[in-house]
Amino acid sequence: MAQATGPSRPQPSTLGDVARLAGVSIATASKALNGRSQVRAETRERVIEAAERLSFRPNQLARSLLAGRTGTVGLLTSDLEGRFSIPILMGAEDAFGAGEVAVFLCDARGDAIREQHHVRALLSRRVDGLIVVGSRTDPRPSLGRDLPVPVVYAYAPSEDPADLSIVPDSVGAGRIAVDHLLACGRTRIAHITGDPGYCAARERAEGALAALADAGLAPVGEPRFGSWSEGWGRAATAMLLDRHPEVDAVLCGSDQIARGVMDVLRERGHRVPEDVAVMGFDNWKILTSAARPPLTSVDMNLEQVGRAAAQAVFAALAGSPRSGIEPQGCRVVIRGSTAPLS
Amino acid sequence: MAQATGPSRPQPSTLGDVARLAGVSIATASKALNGRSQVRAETRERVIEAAERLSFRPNQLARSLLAGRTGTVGLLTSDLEGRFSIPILMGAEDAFGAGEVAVFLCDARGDAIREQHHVRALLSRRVDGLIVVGSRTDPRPSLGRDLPVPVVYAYAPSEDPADLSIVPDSVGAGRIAVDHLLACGRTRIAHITGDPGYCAARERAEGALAALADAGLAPVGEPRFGSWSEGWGRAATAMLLDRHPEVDAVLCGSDQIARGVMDVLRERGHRVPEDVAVMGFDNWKILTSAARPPLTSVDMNLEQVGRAAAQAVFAALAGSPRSGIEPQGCRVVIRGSTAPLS
DNA sequence: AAAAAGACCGAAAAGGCTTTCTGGAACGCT
DNA sequence: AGCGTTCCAGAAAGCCTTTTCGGTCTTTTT
Repeated sequence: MAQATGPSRPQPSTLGDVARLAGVSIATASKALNGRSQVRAETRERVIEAAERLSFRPNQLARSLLAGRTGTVGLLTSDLEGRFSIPILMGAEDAFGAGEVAVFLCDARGDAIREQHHVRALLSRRVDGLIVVGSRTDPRPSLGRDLPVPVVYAYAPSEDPADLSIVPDSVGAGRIAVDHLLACGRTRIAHITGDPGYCAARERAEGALAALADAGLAPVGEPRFGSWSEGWGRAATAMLLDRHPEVDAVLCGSDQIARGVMDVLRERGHRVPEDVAVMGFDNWKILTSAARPPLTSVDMNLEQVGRAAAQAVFAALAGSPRSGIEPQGCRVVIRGSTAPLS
Repeated sequence: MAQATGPSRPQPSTLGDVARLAGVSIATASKALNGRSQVRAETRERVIEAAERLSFRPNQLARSLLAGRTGTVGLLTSDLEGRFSIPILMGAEDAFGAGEVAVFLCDARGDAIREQHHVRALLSRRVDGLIVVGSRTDPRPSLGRDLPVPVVYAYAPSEDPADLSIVPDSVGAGRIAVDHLLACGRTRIAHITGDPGYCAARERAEGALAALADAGLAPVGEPRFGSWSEGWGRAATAMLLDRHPEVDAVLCGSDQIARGVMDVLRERGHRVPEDVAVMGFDNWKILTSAARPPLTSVDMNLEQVGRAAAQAVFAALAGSPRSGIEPQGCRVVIRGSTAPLS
């Protein structure tokens, strides 16, 4: 019953149709359209015109079946709504999109079973490669070593060092954040950050402390771990100001935390950035640009991560697989919340 | 040169391999694995075991080529980073994912040329259908009527009424927002909203005014159009309070605006929700849950839009195409920023 | 003028699978 | 014993394209 008589869609024409209309064989039509040389110019002309008349588009399925390569890649993400998957996805789309590669998007919803299911489905569709995007920077289980296609892990590295993982350089991010604050002349720097269960929180703190140590400084108080929320930013700032009113900069583990921090600073009469400079991480524009003043933040260059992952898939396909963890540099985006001490 | 000698990937086994191992013909193997009836139970057993030993996965390309249907759908979005595409994308992935459908994701970056390019690429991959996701609710040009597959427009409707568009009911959203404020006993309601160039702003305002009129009320001042930013929310609120200090509720055109509104209300000593109730639109959790107090907001049910779009593609595929604009209901998510007047 | 060399086109195979059709064997019946 | 059934398995066609190889036909060379 399914086959109701809809507006009978014009079904795509085949190479055979083109050949018939041009009065040549299928083989010749193929050669003409693909720029092969064994075709007379006049014949080629005729075939091309016929193809246009029929608006012929070669069936990629048939092509792929023959070639053994499909020009498709599977993108396996774990949280679409997360703000990390999306830029990576964009970067990958970007790197692929220019060429002739299409991306299959699958969301495993953080479920290993569903992930396996998707991997199988993608493999049976004969994707040429796989990119696995995590939702946090903590290591995740490998898909295994014996897959028939190259796999690249993005954002969340694989636990297996034999796999290739492209991740943001969180330690470096912490360093350059502190370096920027130091360059602004700040020396009494506190660090308020998120959930210590997150690798990102620990590594950023590690980088920040290292940069401080390199400058012969110690942080104002210990780094304060909590949660990734504005509420925590407010609470931690209240405590911080009570105990260390001399602070002249707060490095926040995320932009959300930074907004909470700035709210309390303002309420308590501290000027940003004149009295206290504030920085965040992630450079989430909806938060940074709406803050008062706009928030300086460390951008994780996630699109770059996505692009690099896509390029790594290409490289592996071309016979140069890599392995290990490849951190990508981050960058400070300077806005109004940090400025030199005057 | 590309073919460097990598770790020679195990190449997938074919039905022929399975048949040989099981000692039957390819045809029999196919029938055995697909549950066709003309196979002796014992033979089927043997084939299945062989398939498992070889971890055989049927090549979907070959299958699709034969069947004329690929079980793939193209998802054409215009702004991946926008917060509207993503939930829709999730809804669609959701509706499809359960079954045997895979989604090709393409981002046209708002460029018509690139969009055409993607459409062609998707068609040559023989997708079974297309979902076009816009980045705002304003009508967009149609892809045309003579495509070989069904097309469904999501969020942004097509300009051509012969197409099928699934959109959030913005007018209805305005109505239910005001209804909720009325239910809270508010009667002096102002509306501060975004860019009047956006359909969403105009329609939400229209719905809000209609609901007020139904209750025999008029808004406090005219709706104030501006931009979708916290800054505008702050500025508009300052003007509003100067001119109409009696206001007891502010309906904001977006959650961002609402946050700006709430900031100024608090700074001026108005309590939310006791003195003034505040509502937003979009239910963007990062903003609503971090607000003080958490912000009541109208959720556009975008995942529902995505699901409905996916189902519409199925329906069209099954021979029941629809057309016109199908608005999907929205819903109020009540949080701390609205409460009954006491 | 005959032979060699191109130039151009088409037949056919391949890629992996599904499906229809044919045919052989085993069975029950008159 | 002969006939018609039923049950299973295999051969082959088909999906659409690319590519190899062989074959015509025209042109050049000796």
